[in-house]
Order: sequence, then C-alpha cells, then structure tokens
Amino acid sequence: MTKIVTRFAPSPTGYIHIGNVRSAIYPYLLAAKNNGTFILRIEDTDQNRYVEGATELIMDTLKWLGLDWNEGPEKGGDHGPYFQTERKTSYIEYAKKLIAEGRAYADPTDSETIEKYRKEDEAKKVPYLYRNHRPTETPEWQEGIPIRFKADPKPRDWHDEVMGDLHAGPEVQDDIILIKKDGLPTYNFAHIIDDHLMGCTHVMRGVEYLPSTPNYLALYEALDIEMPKLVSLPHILAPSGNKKLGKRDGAKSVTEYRKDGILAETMLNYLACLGWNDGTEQEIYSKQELISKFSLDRIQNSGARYDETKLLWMNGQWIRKIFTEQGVDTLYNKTAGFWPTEAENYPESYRKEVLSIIYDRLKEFSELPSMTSYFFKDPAINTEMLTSNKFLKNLSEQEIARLLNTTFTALQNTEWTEEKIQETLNDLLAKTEKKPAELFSLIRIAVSYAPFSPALNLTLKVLGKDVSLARINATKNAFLNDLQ
RNA sequence: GGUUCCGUCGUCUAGUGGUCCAGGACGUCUGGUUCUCAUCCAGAAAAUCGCGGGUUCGACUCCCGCCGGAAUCACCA
Repeated sequence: MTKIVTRFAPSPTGYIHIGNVRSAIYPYLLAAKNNGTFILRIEDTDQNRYVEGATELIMDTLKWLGLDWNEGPEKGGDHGPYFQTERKTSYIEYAKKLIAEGRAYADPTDSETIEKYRKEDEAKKVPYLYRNHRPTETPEWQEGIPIRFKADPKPRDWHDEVMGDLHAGPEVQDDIILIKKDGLPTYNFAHIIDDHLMGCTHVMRGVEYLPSTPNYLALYEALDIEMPKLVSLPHILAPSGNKKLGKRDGAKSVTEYRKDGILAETMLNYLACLGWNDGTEQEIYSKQELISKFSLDRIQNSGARYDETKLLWMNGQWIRKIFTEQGVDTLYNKTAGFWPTEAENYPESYRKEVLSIIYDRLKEFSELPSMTSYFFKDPAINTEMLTSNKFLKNLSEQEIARLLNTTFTALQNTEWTEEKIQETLNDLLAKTEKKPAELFSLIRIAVSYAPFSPALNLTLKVLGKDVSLARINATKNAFLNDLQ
C-alpha cells in the first residue's frame, strides 16, 4: 500500500477563516489516520494579493488546532521548498516540456485583444473560449510572455471521493494560462506540478474547483502524471442565506474564537463534524477519536450551515469534559488571559478554586470576568436588588436585617468547610422557618450581588469566612441605615 | 447565459428497497434536582423526506422530468 500524502495549500492572503479551515482538517485527519504525511505548502504565486504575516497567521491557526504538518515551512522535508515562489524553476521546466511536445505555447496576444475576443463572443452569444482564438504564430518563449496550455477538449469522466462519478463536456476545457507574464505559474498549473513532485496521493479542496477539474485532467494527461485522488469538500454556508461562508459574509478567523475563549478541542470537533460524521450518534470527539474514525466516504456532499449556537454548546461540553477527565489544573491552564483584572491580586490556587465551582456554567471563557468578578472584588451594595427579588419581595427591611444578623452569628461559629457551612445553613433554615428560596437567595445576593452564583455553601467556602461575614455585615448595615 | 454540483425537522445530521406513519444532536418549550444561573435527568412540539411522474407487491432510498439553491466561467487561488 502506498503511503498517503495529503496537503493543505493556502495562499498567504490573510487569516484562515472557518469557511476554509476544513480543507486543512480533513487532509490532516486522513494523513494522521494512515500514518501518512501531511504537507503545508504556501501558494504565494500571486504577488498582488500577498499579505505580510499571513503565513505566520496560517501556521499559528494550524498549530492551535493541533494540525501539525510533517513537511512545510519551519519543518522542512524532502520535498521542499514549500513556498511556490521558490519553486519557480520546476514550473518553467515542465511548461517548457509541454511547449516542446506541442501541448503548450507562448502567447503573445496582449490583454486588449483578449478583452476584444471576449466582447465579441459575448455579443455573438457564444461561450468565450480562448482556444477559439488561439494565435496562429507563436513566438519562442522568453520570460515576460505567458504560456498557455493547448487544450484537448473531449468528454471527461472522473471520480471524486466525495461527489462520486463526475462528468464534463469539452465546452469547459480551454487554453488556460500556465505561466503568467511575471514568470510565476498560475494556481491551475502550479498545484499540479507540486502535488506530483511532493507525491500527494489526495487532493482535497473546496467544491469551487470542481468546474475547473476537466482542465486539470487534461493537464495530468499531457504531463503523463498519475492522477491523485480528488476530494471535493462542500462549502460551509453562512448562518443566514445560502451563500458559502466567506470573509465578506463575516466569516471570523479561526483564532478569533480562541480570543473568545473557545477551546481548540471544540473548534476542531465542531468543524470536523460539520459535514462529516461516523454514522453513530456520538457528538463529542477528541482529536484522537477523530483521527481513528475519520473516513472520506462519510464526508457530506452538500453544504452545511455554520451554527454558532451549537459551537457554544459544544464548548460547554468540552469545558466539563476536560475538568472531569483531566482535572482543574488542565482546564485552568487554558483560561490564561480571561480572568478579570482584579484576579491578578489573588493566588493561582484561589483562582482554581473559583474555576472549580463555576466551570459547569461556562460556555466560553470570555464569560469569566462577569461570572467571577465578586470573587475578586467586593460588589457594590444594591439593596434594590434584594428587595425586588421575587423570593424576597415579602420580607420587610427589618426582617432582612434580622435574618442577616442571625446568619452572621451562626456563620461566625462555623468551621469553614463545605459540609459544615451547609449544616449551618440547614440549621438556619429550621431556626428561621424560612424556605430555602428566601433565606438562601438573601444570603447569596448579599455576598455576591450577582444575577446568579454557584451553590451557596460553595460560594461561601471559596469566598472565605472573613469576606463572607464582612459582606453579610455590610448589607445588614445598609438596611439598618435605611431604617433609621 | 453556458457548465457543474447540491436538495431529510428552524439548524447539523442518521438513513444505500420493507426493521422509518423517518432516529440522534443543537435550539425551543415543559417538568424534576433544598435559592439563582447553569449542569444533569425526564418529556414535548418540530420533516406530507424540494415537486411531479415512473419502476416495484413495496421508494426517503432506483429512473426520468421539473423546480429551487449554490459554485464556476481571470495572466485569483
């Protein structure tokens, strides 16, 4: 069995967004599953669209997701260089070979003339095909003149691993540009040479390349190159409408989700399963599970709409999974940079305690500041919040002050453990003859002034005895002052 | 316009001729878990399988037509 070689071949024009990252994920998974090679190749032949730093951005995204490439920039490998601009000579070499064999030609036609041909065909309502305007006299090639393929239009049948058996007629095959005026190859030509030279067994890319596949087929044939397996990946659709998700539709960069506090595990899981599933009812997959279960034939052949709600749900699942399976330390290490600024004044151990009791309501780490602020900073007292609470509406201010006083006293003599605090709270319930809804809400709000918080005994435990008592006292005093 | 691809609950999907008056998940709604928010658990609503014809004893599954959506037609990738 031949070794599987896949590649991700982005052009350095910006960040990787969620609409196109699957063409990195799937090749990675396929190679990893089969102990193959995953190559990162940078297709930088378009000088005009080149963006400084884009390659780094792309590598950063890949690293974050854990899609480690075996060959490519930073890694090297036996098939380098991995930037197309550095492979210029091989393209020229192959193009020259095609010219020598009469399968390509240097095209002296200037762009105005080409534009004229196009207009003429449009006016005549015939499809514009350059091969109908092929120049009769072609010069010897020299840099500065584009090289065109000499099409061999005929019906083409091929197999796509996702789309199945495909067919196209001669009307879509044309004299495509191989080498541009600037001496660099077009994508159409370069990727074929590179895939061949790099030994790629699978070419995975978006379905937008489907219409030009017949031209590639002709090129493989003319070059006498064994065709790799073709895998067309359907588009990810924008949340609304039916358009493919692109930067123009607000497709966020993959790493932007990292800033929001989405885990890499979630991102990989969600994106991989958008348009792929293993046929079971499993929803949560680790990278290892993805690798072992991945298969080309289970890639969906219709586009999938991107749904951020499910991503958020999945992130919650992953947060809980990591906490229960790998412990608070592992989860904590992923929260760096998300804590409220005041948290810096507290030891790591305290932040971990806080995380341990709030992690199960987290959906993304960006919620951390609003969810935990009262653990790090005394909340502003807001008596209105207490008196308007639906469980506390029937309590007079006097009663509130009295209840808080009783609580203060009881807690003062409590050993500060989860269990003991809970015992005290239960005793208080019996003594005051209040419903949990009343008493606990009261205490909870008095110490947090937050719309919600973890279980009361846990909140008090983590807050600490001194802080808890001080806050209860402060609220009690606020009501006493009110009464005076 | 030409060419090509796609079409199952709102969304992601299972389904390869009978086990499907279509299963799971997200979302929504209801109830439960000594307070809140969430988690978790239980339950509900939600798809005439794009439409119309065939083939067949029987079709979401096969065939044809139509409709709808998308992609693409560059010296961009």
